[in-house]
Parts: sequence; structure tokens; C-alpha cells
Amino acid sequence: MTTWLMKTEPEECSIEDFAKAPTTPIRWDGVRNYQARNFLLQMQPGDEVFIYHSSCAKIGIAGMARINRTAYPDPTQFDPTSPYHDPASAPEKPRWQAVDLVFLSQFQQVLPLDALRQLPALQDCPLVRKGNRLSVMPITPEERQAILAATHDATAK
DNA sequence: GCCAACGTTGGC
DNA sequence: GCCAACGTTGGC
Repeated sequence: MTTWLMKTEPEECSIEDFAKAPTTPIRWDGVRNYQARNFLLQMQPGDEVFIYHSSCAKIGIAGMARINRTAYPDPTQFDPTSPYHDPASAPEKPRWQAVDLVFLSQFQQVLPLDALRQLPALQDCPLVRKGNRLSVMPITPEERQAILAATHDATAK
């Protein structure tokens, strides 16, 4: 089983959206980067995902979700009214993928980016490297442990 | 709002 | 295949 981290702007989709309806899967669509897409394709049912809030007041990891449905063609790429529409993608040969996530936990406080930067285990994680824009990335067991140890979240193990 | 860093596009 | 121009990401 792999652990992942996915970035989201909370105005669009936040950990609160998951917590509001904890059994309802949320489609993670709009990924338009090949490296991130390739990670989506590797996800397995039950994989854990750290949910990271970006471009907002409280930047950092806000909670966790798990993979509820593995990769399938992202419908927004074929929707001309969607901001994620990709006219170059053909339905018979979809370019972009989505997965579904369900709620796992919400941290009592967002684990802020500056705290993440201070974790020695995260020195090689793309998340804390300046200028890195990767929105979906794998998290090693060591990184996962360090993150969870920093949360003080009793529900996370 | 600024801007550095990055990925993508397209002319050649 | 190169690489300059461009658009986007995302922290500050």
C-alpha cells in the first residue's frame, strides 16, 4: 500500500468538504500534469492520501482521505463548459485521469508548511522544495511517520 | 499583487 | 531536437 499527498485549493475542494459528507466519495479531477497523472494511475483502493491545502490562509496538510475508486478517464476533459476542458483529448483515447476519494480524518489543526519544512524526514519531498509544482506525489513510510508524529492527531495512527 | 520556478507549446 | 516565449502554480 502506498501513501500519497495531493494538493488542493480549499476554495475548490477542502478537507471540510470531505468531513461534511464522510461516506460520500469525491471525484479528484482537473489534474493536468503528466507526472501527476501517472501517479493517479498507480493508486490502489485503500491507499491513504494526505490532503494539502495550497494558495490559502492556512497552507499545509489538513487531513487524510483514502482511494475509493482507482483511475478512470476524467470527464471534465470532454466538457466544453469545464475550466478543465481539453479539446486535444479524444474520448476514444483519454489523456487525463481522475480518482475518487473518501474522507479518513481531519487534523485538529492544519499542519503548516513551515512545520513540514522543519521535519528532517521531508528534506527530499518535492512538497517542501522551492518552486515545485507537482500536485500529486508519493509519500515514503518515513515521511508518513514524520508527518503523523507532527500532527498530534489522535485519530491518525 | 508580485514574481520565481516550472511545464508546455510551437517555430525553426 | 532545440529553445525562446508563454501560461500556470503557489508561496510570500
